[in-house]
Amino acid sequence: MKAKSDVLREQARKASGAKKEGGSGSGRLPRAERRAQILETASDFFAENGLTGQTRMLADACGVSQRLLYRFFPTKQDLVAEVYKEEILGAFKAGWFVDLQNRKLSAEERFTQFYVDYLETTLTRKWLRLFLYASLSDASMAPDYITSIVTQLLEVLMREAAHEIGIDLPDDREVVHEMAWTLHGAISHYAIRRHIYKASWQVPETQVVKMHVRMFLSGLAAMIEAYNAENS
Amino acid sequence: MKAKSDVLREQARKASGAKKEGGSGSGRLPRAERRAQILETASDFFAENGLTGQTRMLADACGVSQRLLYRFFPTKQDLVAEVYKEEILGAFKAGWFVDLQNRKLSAEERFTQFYVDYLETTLTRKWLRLFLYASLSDASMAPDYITSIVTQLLEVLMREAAHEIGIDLPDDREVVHEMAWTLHGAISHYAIRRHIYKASWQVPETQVVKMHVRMFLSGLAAMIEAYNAENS
DNA sequence: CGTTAAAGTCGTCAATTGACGACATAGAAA
DNA sequence: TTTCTATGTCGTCAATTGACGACTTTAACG
Repeated sequence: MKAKSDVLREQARKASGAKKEGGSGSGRLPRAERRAQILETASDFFAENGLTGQTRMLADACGVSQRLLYRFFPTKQDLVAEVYKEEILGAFKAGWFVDLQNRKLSAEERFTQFYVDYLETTLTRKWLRLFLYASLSDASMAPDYITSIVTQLLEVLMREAAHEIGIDLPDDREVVHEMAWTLHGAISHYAIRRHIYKASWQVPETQVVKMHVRMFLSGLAAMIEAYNAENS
Repeated sequence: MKAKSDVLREQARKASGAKKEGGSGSGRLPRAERRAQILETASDFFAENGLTGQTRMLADACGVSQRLLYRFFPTKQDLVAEVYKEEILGAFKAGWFVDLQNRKLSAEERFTQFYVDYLETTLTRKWLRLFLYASLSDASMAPDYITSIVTQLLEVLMREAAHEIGIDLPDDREVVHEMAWTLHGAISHYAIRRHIYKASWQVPETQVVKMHVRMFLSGLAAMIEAYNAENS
């Protein structure tokens, strides 16, 4: 009888390494390439198995001995941290900020285009799972960077929306951010529903994005006016 | 030098068991009570440490020997499943559906009251962490029950909102659900931000809920009309 | 062909971890 | 007080798991 872990490790190997040659890794590689290949495999592996996934299974998925991992990363933590840096922090496009402020297009068009792209590029199954696993493990790995980027995004969204509608924003930036989260949070949660909760999704993605954007742009004025009325 | 795990286990004991007597559990208990106490402690424990948290540390948190856990639950999986059933599935109030349909109050009042309560009762740190850990681990433990409840909730929300505004809902139920998620998802994501991402929150909770509800009620008509226009 | 540094593997260690048999003890009933 | 059963603990086993020293293999270079 095989040990349980051996079976699992073979599954891991088949699941990823079974493309080149007979089945093993892919011959001998120069240091940088092997490192890149390990990181790529590791990002998928940790996304699926959590940050507590075992090094032996990861090694099998890479088609490589477990010992080799430690030739590149001194500890498992270092490997995980590197995956996080590459996959999580590297998933934002600078161009988004430019396109979002291109007033030749309507805000609705810009927001829709942005969120369709954002869903495809960043709010993927892999990104979300890694981000959630990292957020749940107390060791909050550098969330400041993401916080900073998202905050910028929220402010751009609100500035552009307010300009289009022709209304002034409240002075309290925290309130402005919270208003933008009305849109950004709803779409983020849509992605979580699809990728993490495995909800069935019949309605096409583009249509969903359009719904959210239109709802936001139609309701924003009323929301701001209500806020101003209560804080005058 | 102490082993690393011993230090951690003592922390676990202090963190929860340090209320009665000198420090140990709480004397000998009848079977049902001990079982309940273990489940209560376990829900906090797994919420904080993930479903992979170790039985020895949990036992210390309970102020009880590790062996005793296996007198109540044949395997760790059974224990986790029981925690999930109690904490996740038991967090919904039937009264919500009644109150949400009480048309003596405005929809805005009802929705606001409901979501303030929902945030306090269900979307807690503990509930969210357990739910996310369970959702991430492939073993999707009976998500059907939750799906069913939330779907009912979405339909009530849309029915009441449409009645208040005086507008007909689209026939496609999937689309109607997706529209309701605009509100429900945004508030769920607000809870995730606060409890999981540890975002700073300056704006008081009630105000946030009011913002979301008002945004939803103000934008709903436009969203439905846009949908009808595109699908005629 | 021979040398040699880098790439890669084998085997193992110590700590961890789920599970459980054997034993101890409190407290209610006789 | 004695008995007896449910409550509870001790110690241990086998599998797992991060880490690493010692060793082998490949291929670029002279």
